[in-house]
Amino acid sequence: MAAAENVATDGLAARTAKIATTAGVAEGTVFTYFATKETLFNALYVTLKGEVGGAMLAGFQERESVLVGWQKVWDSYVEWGLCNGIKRKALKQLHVSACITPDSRKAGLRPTKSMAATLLKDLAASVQRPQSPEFIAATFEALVEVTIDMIAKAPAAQEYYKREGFESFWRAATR
Amino acid sequence: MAAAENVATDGLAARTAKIATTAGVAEGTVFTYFATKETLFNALYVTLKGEVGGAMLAGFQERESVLVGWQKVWDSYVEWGLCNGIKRKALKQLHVSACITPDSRKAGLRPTKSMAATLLKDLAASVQRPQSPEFIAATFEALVEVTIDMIAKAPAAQEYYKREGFESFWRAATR
Amino acid sequence: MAAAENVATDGLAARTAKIATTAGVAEGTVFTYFATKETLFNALYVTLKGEVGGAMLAGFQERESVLVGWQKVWDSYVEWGLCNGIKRKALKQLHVSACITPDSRKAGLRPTKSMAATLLKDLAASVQRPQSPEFIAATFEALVEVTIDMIAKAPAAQEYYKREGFESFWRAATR
Amino acid sequence: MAAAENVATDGLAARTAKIATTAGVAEGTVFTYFATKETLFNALYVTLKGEVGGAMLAGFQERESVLVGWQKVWDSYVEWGLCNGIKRKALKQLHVSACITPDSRKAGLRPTKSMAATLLKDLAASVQRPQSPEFIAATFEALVEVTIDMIAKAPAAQEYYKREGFESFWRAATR
DNA sequence: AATGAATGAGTCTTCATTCAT
DNA sequence: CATGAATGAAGACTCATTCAT
Repeated sequence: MAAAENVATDGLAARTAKIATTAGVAEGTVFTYFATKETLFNALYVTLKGEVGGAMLAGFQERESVLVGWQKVWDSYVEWGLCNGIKRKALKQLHVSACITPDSRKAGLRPTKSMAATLLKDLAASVQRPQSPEFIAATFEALVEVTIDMIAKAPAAQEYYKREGFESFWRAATR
Repeated sequence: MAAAENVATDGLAARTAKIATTAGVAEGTVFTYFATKETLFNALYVTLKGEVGGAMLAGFQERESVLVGWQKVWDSYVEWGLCNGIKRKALKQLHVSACITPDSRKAGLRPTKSMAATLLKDLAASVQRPQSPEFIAATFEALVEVTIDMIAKAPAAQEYYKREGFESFWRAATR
Repeated sequence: MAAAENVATDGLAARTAKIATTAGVAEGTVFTYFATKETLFNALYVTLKGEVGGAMLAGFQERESVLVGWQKVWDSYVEWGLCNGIKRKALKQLHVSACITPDSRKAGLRPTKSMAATLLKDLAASVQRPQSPEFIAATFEALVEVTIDMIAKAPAAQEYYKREGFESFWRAATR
Repeated sequence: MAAAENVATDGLAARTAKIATTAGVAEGTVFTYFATKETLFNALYVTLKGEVGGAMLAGFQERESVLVGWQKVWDSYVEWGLCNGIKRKALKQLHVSACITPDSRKAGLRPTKSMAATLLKDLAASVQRPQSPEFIAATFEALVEVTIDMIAKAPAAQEYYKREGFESFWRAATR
């Protein structure tokens, strides 16, 4: 969605008129599709979550083992983030925003729900004294984001950080 | 600063009139102290960064070894975060906001600059093949935040997550 | 333009909300057409200058001789001033105001530029030791304004002052 | 009065805080002497009118004949205007302003009232078919102002315009 | 009498939203 | 359905004025 660009730059303050222009439609047309600006933002949030989720799922299909599954998903996330800087920035803004409803947050998780369950179950089965799934999931997300930020600042070190980042996560998660 | 409360709830959309009321002064009085709303937010950002920084520094004084130094700082951060939920939320909002200037961001780091340098140097000296300081610092911050979020959701598990979180970080950082 | 009424009464202090009401539109609509209040005032200035200029030009077309040319222009100015008391007052306020840009002032002179040149050239050609054109032009304007003020205070004496005023100007200008 | 400077620059929009600073006193002190901003402006108006009036009166004392009387007054006005550009500009702004009360306008004329009466009576006595005193007075004022403006733009031509201006006025007024 | 911080009414301007075309 | 001019509620900011010191 074209709105991502504006949200990335201006956050919630992105003006509907500008969003409309970016999307190549007239000012009023936005409201043919979204009742309010908040509706638009919620839809954008769910869409973007769907995009990252889709990328991760694609990587997830190719898994061969537990560790490789996590790694494929990690790599897919990192690559999506690097190729979609603007969308990622928009998503970050939306994520902290109060205007995203609980329903949208739940909807945002839906695409990856079963994948996440599988990954976490498999991980728990393969380590001793596993940590709580929520904690692992949150750790995963936090560290991928850190990794993408590092690579964004030093693109030459992409492969290094992608690997290093994942290994850090794996150590953190598996003890 | 009283504005934290409003920023925590409403982000950048916090109304100056409301901030004034919260602070117990008249609407116009806000502008006796801050030229613009953005100035106020930048000042708030630096102040809050100073608070977390101060808390961490206090812990840092008590260190005995490298590991214990990191742990004291970790614990201080977590405790500050738990005791200052509103300020922490405000800080999160400000951190992602475009209205915080590079100068303010730099000023925000100032209080902990030398502590951070010491911690990172000591860590690098005590492990083999240390990771980049930036990566370690970012990992630290990301994982404390995750930890605080976990505890906020399950206060009973405070001690568990505080320990578990730090150990995750330590494994991630030390390889 | 409807704003003239408000400017005549309140000068630069005329409130945009009131101007909008006078114009029969909503408060915000003003800013669809003029980016700022100052833009509006500048546009009003140029428009009003155009109106007086147009009136003078109409009189100028009917000239037969140098003296009659000046007289027709004088009469047109006086009549416009008498019929458009409010616009004239607004113009006076705008004229002394610091918010009218040099560009607008230049634009205000444009409509009468060539007429003024012709009148001044013809006058210079028909008298001995002519005075400087700027001085004559300024004298003209000053004395028409005095004349209009006199007539406004004593409407019965309109014809008397219109004639008397012009003759005073003519004596002043021709020596 | 120090306020003249601010009024010259900013007109009625001159801020009381700035006026206070210019006058070298504290913000609130202004209101020890003037109940309101309008009161201050009215007082300033009367004071400034008194100053020009005083200058003209000084010239008036030295008169020897009717014509010379007018000329001395003219010269005094022109010189005051040239030496007091800022005060003159302030006076112009105040003159067109709606906040100057009829009382203040009357008070402004007081110092020169009897002088004006004498000059006008003498003029009327020495010419045939004299014009109305109001018209002559207004013509005088309008043309001195034009003259001062001309000299301000071309200071080298001071003596020329002072003479030329007065002669224009004299021709205009005496027919 | 002087100060200047505090006040809050007032104003410009923005922008999500509507609706006639 | 699309358009974009018009709307008007909302909000940041200004500044004359007050008043405790």
